[in-house]
Amino acid sequence: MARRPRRTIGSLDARSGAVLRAVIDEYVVSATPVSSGSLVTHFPLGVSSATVRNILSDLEAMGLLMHPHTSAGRVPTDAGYRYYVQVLADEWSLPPVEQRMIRHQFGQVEFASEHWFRLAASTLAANTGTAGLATTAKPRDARIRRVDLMAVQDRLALMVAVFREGTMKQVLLTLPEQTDQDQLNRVAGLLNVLAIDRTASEIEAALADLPIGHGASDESEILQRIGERLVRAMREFDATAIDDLFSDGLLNVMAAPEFDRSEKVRQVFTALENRAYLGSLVEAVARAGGIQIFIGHENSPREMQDVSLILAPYGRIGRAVGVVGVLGPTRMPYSQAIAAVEFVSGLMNELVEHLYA
Amino acid sequence: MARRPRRTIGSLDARSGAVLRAVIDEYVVSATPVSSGSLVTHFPLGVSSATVRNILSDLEAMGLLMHPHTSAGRVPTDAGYRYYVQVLADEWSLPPVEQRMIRHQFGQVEFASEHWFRLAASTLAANTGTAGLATTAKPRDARIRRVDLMAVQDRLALMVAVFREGTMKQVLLTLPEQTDQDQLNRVAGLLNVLAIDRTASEIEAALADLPIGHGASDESEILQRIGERLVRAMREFDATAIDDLFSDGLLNVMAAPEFDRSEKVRQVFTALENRAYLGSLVEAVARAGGIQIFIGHENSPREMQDVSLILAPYGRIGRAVGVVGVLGPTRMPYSQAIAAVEFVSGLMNELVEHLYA
DNA sequence: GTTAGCACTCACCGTGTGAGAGTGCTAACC
DNA sequence: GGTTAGCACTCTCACACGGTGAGTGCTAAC
Repeated sequence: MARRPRRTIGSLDARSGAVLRAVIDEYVVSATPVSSGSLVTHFPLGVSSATVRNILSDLEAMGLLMHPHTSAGRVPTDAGYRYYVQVLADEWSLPPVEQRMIRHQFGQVEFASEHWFRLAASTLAANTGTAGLATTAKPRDARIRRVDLMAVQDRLALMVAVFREGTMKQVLLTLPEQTDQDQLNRVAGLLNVLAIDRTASEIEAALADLPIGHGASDESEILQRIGERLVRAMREFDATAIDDLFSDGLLNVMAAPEFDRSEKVRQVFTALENRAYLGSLVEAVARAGGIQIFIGHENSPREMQDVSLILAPYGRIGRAVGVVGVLGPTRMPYSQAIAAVEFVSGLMNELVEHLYA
Repeated sequence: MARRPRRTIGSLDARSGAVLRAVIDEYVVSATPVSSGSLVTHFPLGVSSATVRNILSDLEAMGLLMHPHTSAGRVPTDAGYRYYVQVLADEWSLPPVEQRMIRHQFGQVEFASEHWFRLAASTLAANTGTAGLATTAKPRDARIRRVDLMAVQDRLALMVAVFREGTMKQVLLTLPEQTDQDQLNRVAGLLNVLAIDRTASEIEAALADLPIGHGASDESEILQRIGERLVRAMREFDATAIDDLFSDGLLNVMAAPEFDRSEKVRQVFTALENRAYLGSLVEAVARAGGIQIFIGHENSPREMQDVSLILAPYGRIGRAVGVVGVLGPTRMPYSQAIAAVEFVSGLMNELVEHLYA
């Protein structure tokens, strides 16, 4: 079919590359199939539309473009986008004005609070026209820095566990009998001795070593009980890849013409609500330690094969790590989005380092 | 136009009422205009379609029904729904099997935790086919039960404020200089003396009365600073009607045929993200102390005039109050939804009372 | 007051047609 | 050999058209 010799994707000549880039750049804004004619008028390719047609035909044969129907223009395939982000994408960066504004906004907001993550998500959403995502930073195996117990009501107490990495978790406890704050303070003292600097498994072992019942104080049973609850909470915390996920601009994605029919967007929403896949991506990104891009069919779940994700980790490698990124249709302004994600994750790194320095 | 004397809406005769109810009951499931013919075949009205047409015409003249176009059936207006919920709605209640299942589920989940509210929202969503909503319980003017300070990093501390009503709030503090846990404990002790059982304003006054600087310990400055931060956090907390909002089943609403075109559903989403209106409703419901229904145009924001809300308070009146409810298209199964909302709010009341008894 | 009958209205659907966009191919050109 | 103009061909899209059917409103009889 192809009139020219097939080329491997790795070695696209300069002109073909320019055409592919032009197709993607135009398609990203127009959302309609791109014709040879509009390419020669909108881009300085230096050749006629007939030549462009030949090139387009080659790119299609390579699987980088596709054809909705005979008399329509070309649309990039996932492979086309992949080539684009790896080889063709312009180096882009946020305008300095934007950068200053974002820095300022982050400075205004309480460090590492909920607002911080909301701000990260909304910044990304606003700067890319897609949905912004941000997860809280989470350690791999949490270690206790301090545990505190507070009486809330007669038989109700609040346990606050602060982890060494700066995150925290709270658990509401129902106690077998009325327990006052003094008792709780004593229990908390014992619990801290057991738990500080330890992981869930280590605390569990320490609890098992305690003398049970005989001779021990009245508090040892409560300690045992609360200790187990702490271990359970830590286990749950360790097991989830995503502690908390903030998102903004899902409406941007809904508004995209490819999601006009609500079916597809519903799929994406349900996929986001089910954290399993997203959690696996977050783990992969945290492990890789750098920005990662997942385009269309590169996402294994069916319902996410019409979207792309750009994710970058932030935090202290080996300690608590979180992820920020964007989610949008595969037809996404990749250059800008990559720049925005890199900037925000870099900024968050900076702030974290600065604070913990 | 109307051939019969106009009746005031308050005094609909039995037969007209039955027809209106039939129209609504059918429209709620079919989502298409209801014709006189289908009414007489689906409902035992005991009259012919011609008579039904006369009645429909009257109901339309009263503003309870409307006509998309000449040769289409009738569709209820907001006023029609309003009449329905106030006069015509069947007494409905959740089937006992459902009730037991829901009770069981609530028993499984940690009391008043995030999961609890998620469960409330998802239960309502599942039982009504609309979106379920649940806010956490929030006091009007929070009073401190206990404040605790925990060192997180060198100059970073976590303040946990537990309010008398059982809710809590956490604040991350950046301190002017390195402060160890012992110091923090002393400050927390002083702070508790100042703050316990007090509102934001009372704490502020108590702080003002403190001797500043001269002769006071090293901690008095930190105390002052942290105290101010506490007051600020309490003020913020008091000022927001909705502390935390959980929702589930927004996809149900999106899937409704009236929201096929994404525009309307977008409006609703943006309205939900902007908490201002929702907050005002929550306050109104908490004040009224009972279930409240807001139908279509009864909602003042333009973008929410295509949806209805059914909200009920739960909690301890005069103490912490939260709201549960549903949000759906005006074409909503009101009887079921009202029953579900009443059941869930009742259940939550029960559990709260039982626990605090 | 109720009902059968009927004319009338109007959305909906399938069809057909014309216009326009864009391709692929061929043949000429450099 | 690569490039380009020209042209036939294909296919979507928009619009108009007419038939169909659902459903009403009215009238006259019961």
